[in-house]
Amino acid sequence: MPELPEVETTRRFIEPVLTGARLERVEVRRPRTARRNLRPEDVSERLNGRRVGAVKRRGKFIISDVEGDLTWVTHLGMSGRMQIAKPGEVEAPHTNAVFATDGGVELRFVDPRTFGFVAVFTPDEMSASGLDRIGRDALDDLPSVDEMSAAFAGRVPVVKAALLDQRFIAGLGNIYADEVLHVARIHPARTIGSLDRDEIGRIRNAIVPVLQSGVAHGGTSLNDLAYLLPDGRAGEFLERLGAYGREGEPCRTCGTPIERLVIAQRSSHFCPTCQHLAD
DNA sequence: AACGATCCCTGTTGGC
DNA sequence: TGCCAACAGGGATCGT
Repeated sequence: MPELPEVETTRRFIEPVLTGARLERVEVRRPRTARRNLRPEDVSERLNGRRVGAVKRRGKFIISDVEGDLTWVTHLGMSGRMQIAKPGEVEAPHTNAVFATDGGVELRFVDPRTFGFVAVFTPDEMSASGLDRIGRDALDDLPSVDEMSAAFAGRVPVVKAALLDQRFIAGLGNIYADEVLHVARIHPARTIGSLDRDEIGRIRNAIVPVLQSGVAHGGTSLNDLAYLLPDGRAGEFLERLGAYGREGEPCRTCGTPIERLVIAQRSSHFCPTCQHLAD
């Protein structure tokens, strides 16, 4: 599932293809993919013929500057990926949008479950979209322990839900939230108000190394359907996961079988020994 | 206001 | 073997 490391890996691949390039042909094949625009056809009409500037990322959003004061926003959702192809190459199923550049490259947005989207916003639309209210980036702009302590104080939600909430820290999804809590030795069902400063520090200090490791290995590819790198390769972080998807397998630290519980409406994987619930 | 629950979508998986 | 319900999940939205 695309989370920050998968999105950042994707961004690094498409940046050299897009930055400075002119979009010569933009097609949205599936209207739902452009649903964040008032008119789905705005995506192709606004991008066609325009030059792309910087390709940035915030949380799980890829945000590109486009000439004409436009912002091109891409979210991979849960099954989306960007594919770098040459015109004429056979298209993968569920190629929901195509962006052809003057560099002779086609960027293809493939997204079977259509939770992802592409959008092109004017400055006013960008403000109205709420995308600028997304939280601090988990990799580039992580809040300090003091800031996290202040934000967590007296709050009710379980820590797993808090880490998934993109309004505070943006970029963690279900896989990396489980990995962070495993490294930090915190049970996912702990309420954030119950965490002491040392525990919040352990969580805070696990986030960047876990995400950096994910980026270094090209992200996590769970199966054939899921995320692939833009060149078609699979990410290799799967084999390095310590908790996610390892139910029944031994904890790499203590050997206790990893357990799975549904917490905050998401399957959560943890070591009952390293991540005990009681203090 | 805060927070939990529900929905969207479709390929894959597991049970019978 | 074949069928079908359950499952996966990010984020918007709804209800309490």
